[in-house]
Amino acid sequence: MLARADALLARHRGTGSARALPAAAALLTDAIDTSSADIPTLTDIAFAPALQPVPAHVKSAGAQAPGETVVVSEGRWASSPAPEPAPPVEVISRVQAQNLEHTVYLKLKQELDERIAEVVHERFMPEIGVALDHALQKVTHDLNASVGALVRSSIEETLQLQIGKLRLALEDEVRREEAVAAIPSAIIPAFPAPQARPAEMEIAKSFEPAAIEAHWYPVWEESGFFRAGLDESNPGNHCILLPPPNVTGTLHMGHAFQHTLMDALVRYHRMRGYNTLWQPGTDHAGIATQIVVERQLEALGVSRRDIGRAEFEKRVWQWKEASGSTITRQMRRLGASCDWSRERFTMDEGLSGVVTEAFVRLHEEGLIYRGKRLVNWDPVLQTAVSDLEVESREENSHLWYIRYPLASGEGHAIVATTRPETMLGDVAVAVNPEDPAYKDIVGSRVVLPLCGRQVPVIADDYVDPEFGTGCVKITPAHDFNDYQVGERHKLEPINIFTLDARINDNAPAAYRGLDRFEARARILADLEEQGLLAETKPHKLMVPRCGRTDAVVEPMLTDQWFVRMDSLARAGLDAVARGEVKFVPENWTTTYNQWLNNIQDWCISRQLWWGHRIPAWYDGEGNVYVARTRAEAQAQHDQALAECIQAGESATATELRQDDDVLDTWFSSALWPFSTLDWPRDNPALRLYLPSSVLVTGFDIIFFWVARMVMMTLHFTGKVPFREVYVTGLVRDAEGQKMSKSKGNILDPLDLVDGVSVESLVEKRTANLMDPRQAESIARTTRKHFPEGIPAFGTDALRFTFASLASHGRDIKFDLSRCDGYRNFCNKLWNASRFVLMNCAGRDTGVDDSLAVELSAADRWVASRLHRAADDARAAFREYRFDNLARAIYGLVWDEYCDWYVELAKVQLATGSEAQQRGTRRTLVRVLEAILRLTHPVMPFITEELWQKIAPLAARGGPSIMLQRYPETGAAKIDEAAEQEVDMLKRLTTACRTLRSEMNVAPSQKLPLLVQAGQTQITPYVPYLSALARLSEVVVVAELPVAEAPVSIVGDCRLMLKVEIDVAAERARLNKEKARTEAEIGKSESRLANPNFLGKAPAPVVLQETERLARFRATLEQLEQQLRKLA
RNA sequence: GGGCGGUUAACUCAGCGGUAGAGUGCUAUCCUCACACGGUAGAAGUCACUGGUUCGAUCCCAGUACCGCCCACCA
Repeated sequence: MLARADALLARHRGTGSARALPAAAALLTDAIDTSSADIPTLTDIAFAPALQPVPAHVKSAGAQAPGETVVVSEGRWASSPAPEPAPPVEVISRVQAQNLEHTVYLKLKQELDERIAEVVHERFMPEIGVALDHALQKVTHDLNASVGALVRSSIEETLQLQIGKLRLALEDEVRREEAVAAIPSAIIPAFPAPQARPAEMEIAKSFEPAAIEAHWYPVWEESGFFRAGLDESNPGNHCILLPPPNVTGTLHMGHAFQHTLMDALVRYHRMRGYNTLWQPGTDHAGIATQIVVERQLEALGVSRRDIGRAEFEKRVWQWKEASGSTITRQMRRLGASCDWSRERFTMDEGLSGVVTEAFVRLHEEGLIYRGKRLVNWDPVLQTAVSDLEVESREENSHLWYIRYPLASGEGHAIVATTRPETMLGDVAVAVNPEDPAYKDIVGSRVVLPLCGRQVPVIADDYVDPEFGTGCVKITPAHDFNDYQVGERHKLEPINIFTLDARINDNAPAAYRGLDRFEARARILADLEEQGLLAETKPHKLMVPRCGRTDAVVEPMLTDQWFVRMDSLARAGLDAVARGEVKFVPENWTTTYNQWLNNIQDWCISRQLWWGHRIPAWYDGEGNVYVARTRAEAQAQHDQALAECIQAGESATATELRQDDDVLDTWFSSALWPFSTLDWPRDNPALRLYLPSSVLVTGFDIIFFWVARMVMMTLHFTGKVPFREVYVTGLVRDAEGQKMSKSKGNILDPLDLVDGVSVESLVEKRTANLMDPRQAESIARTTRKHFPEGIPAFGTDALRFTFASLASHGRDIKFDLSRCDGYRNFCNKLWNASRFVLMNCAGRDTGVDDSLAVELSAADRWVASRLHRAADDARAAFREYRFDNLARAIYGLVWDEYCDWYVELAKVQLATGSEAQQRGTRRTLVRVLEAILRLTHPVMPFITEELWQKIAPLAARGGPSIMLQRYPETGAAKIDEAAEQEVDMLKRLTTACRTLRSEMNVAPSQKLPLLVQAGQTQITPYVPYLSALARLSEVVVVAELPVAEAPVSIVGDCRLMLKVEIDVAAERARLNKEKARTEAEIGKSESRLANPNFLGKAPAPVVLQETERLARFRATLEQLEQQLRKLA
């Protein structure tokens, strides 16, 4: 039993390996199932005869918070789960029989609490039971007074707590077990169990992404392809910091979008041979995470204060362990090529060390200070929050006009206020010095209603005579503006609120203990009754609420830690002004500058339990010692003490107590660019990857994070954290609404990858709503928008969609139909590859250079187009224009390679010479192979799968496409002549097809074509034209016959399709064409007739216009000729 | 109050001084041996409005209207 217990304890201390969990959990369950018989009752314990001495470590349990579960094992402390014991009714009654004095009772209670907690685990640790017995025995022996009903309830309370905690522990255990069971292995936790992939060379008729994704990601990761490049001789390096998501969070559309872009950038630079690092990690997200865990506790009827700080922290860590990998698993599903071996967590030992180091240094430099200031206070969480975490919303309220009688007894001043309850803390009434209405009363005193205090009437510019009555009450302790007025006039603030925003003892007795909202109602009623409420007007005002809890934020005078911002902000502004950090799009620079120019000191302390504890210690006299460790603080204290004694002052040594507060989450985030690179230790990664290349993020955290990283990184390392900041738009729903849980319009990116039924979608959207009443309407709109649920698009299609939507300076309305289109695109690429494999696998693809290869204009054309696309792609990456990247790829693959080249290649393969066929296969294969490399950064999975099959045909190959070079650009490969030739062919083909279509010729019917060519050499086009336009023959004639057949004009060629026509219809068609041409001619002529145009427009523009006119005129003539023939 | 965006085809968006483009949708037609998640052809726009600059404005400038966001905030 002991061994089992130790195993459990070891795990709870975090020393057990993840793999050991299921086994240990099984042990626990086992123990619970079978061992209820050997759980001792309290009776057994309290009156057991054992009399062994209490071990020293058991005594120290008194330092634990009441109700803390404590287990002793080998001198170490750890909380532990255990089953629920039966309530010890007999014990209570027997103890009750005793008589006990109050102080003694307290001592007993405390000890009992501890003992009861221990007893619960007694079956693991018999010796504890023994120690406990002894303690109880001793207590019983010492006491001869009885314990009253108080004791009974106290014991019951303790037991309840214990029971609650045990239930928690058990549930947690089960959850963890499930979570672990769901993870097949540590390295590939992200994908469903791999399905069988199609065998080599066999290729499915359509693209099925799931198996391919599940296969390739683990291969890449296990092969170490994501690892940071650390070659210091490599001149190129590219680093992206992952904005660390909340460790307990899940991936949302915004993440998926940004991660897609980051991954594309990293893969692109990796393929270009750069040293690359995509630094992943997660954030402990202080408030957010604490709230989640508190809610869990709440559901079980326990508060964090009940279980104590240490236990609470442990629970958060457990929650982190259990859910912390969710988001990284999801990232893997999206193909993120982060260097997972470098994954960091802001509360890691290393990063925590950096946090302490940074804090201490800033403090030493005088940039961190502690002081009593008015801060934004969340009375629900009971912590300070920073300005940025406060979100103001307009709400309907009232403006109340209150009479303040003059102390002289004659008349009164009327103040207008939106917060009457704060009047209890008024210290003055203020008017504008220029306001004639109040000139006389400045300097006199008024009587504060309900309080009876007299306060002065002061004059201050802050008061706007036009608003309200032009007379303002001044409450420095509860309003930021009033605080400043108070400082100017040396008025002592009167705080009237407790930390949970109830009226405190500084206020008249009648209001004490009232909640601020109750107090408002009571005060208004009382004022009304006394005839002091002059007027009530409806009024809209901005109510500040906490971004996390939605509680109305209260300005509160408290002791807090601050970072002095002026010098840091100036450095941050300078770095951007010098261009060391660039924003893309540029206009975000303005936002950044504006914020830094108006910045206030940053309140970094939070009265929370989850976060980096502030490295400051206090002695008994309240002196503060900021130090890296307790020992260092102790040394400072000792020295100060010695100095005092030396100076002949009296001083006593006291035990140091660490500051209870933790740091704002964003403090550690601000250090992310160098803390993740193991600063301050010099190492290759730090040398190579600071500054990083680009930060990809949304504008919403420019203030929270971007600006602070710039300031901190500059301060500590002298370098900027990143050279560019690419600010993406926000992903919104199809109606342009921000996606949020409460709106019920969230989409899980993985649902787009895997597909989801409408039922599960509704379930997901309506689960755990803050306001369950919304469930019905959310369900309704969801069913309306997704009547069929969402089909599986696959990761590549989703990524391509994100890329195509990533234009600059615009939010993204996420439109599912785009996914549809790009899923189809994947299929197109897949089938083009299938075609190439069918025609080239096992055939001569021109790998052997000694054999003759003949390349047609079509072959040269497609190669030329490929190089243009590669140019465009590189430009797109350079400018972060992923939409352009997507367009370039899409157009190349679909419009050029598939629609034209593959069709032309079919002709060449069917009719060409051996050398031509060889050239065709070579081109088919090589261009496709390059297309795959070109596309890989955006669509990693499908390109890898296809490349593995295609590359060998192009005499390439390797373990992965991601290690191949990105296609090179090269003006040499641009072939203008071939492009013109194919362009002509395309126009001829389209003209024929249009004629066919307009004449309603069945696709299966082949027709002869007569061509009257001008200068154009038509012969080379004939085979292609015949196939593409389904012609039975092409006859070149000197003059088209006078026949009743449709004619089309392309350049200097006239095409006649030999088909019987309706003369009237054909005339109508030609007339329509003629009208269009004449309109163009008209526009062109008037332009060219304008002397100003001829005189001022640049020559090439004039030339272009002249040529255009000539072309139209030629066409017009042909059309007229044809019309005459039909006459 | 200060600042930043947006307004282009039915929808979602590119273009940003010189012939209005894409995807989706729509119409017609075709299961032609890579692909019906497809082929072919087609219809569809006074580029919000008003002025200005210019030989020329969807594009530049100014203003108006509407939509959206950020910051600050008058009690």
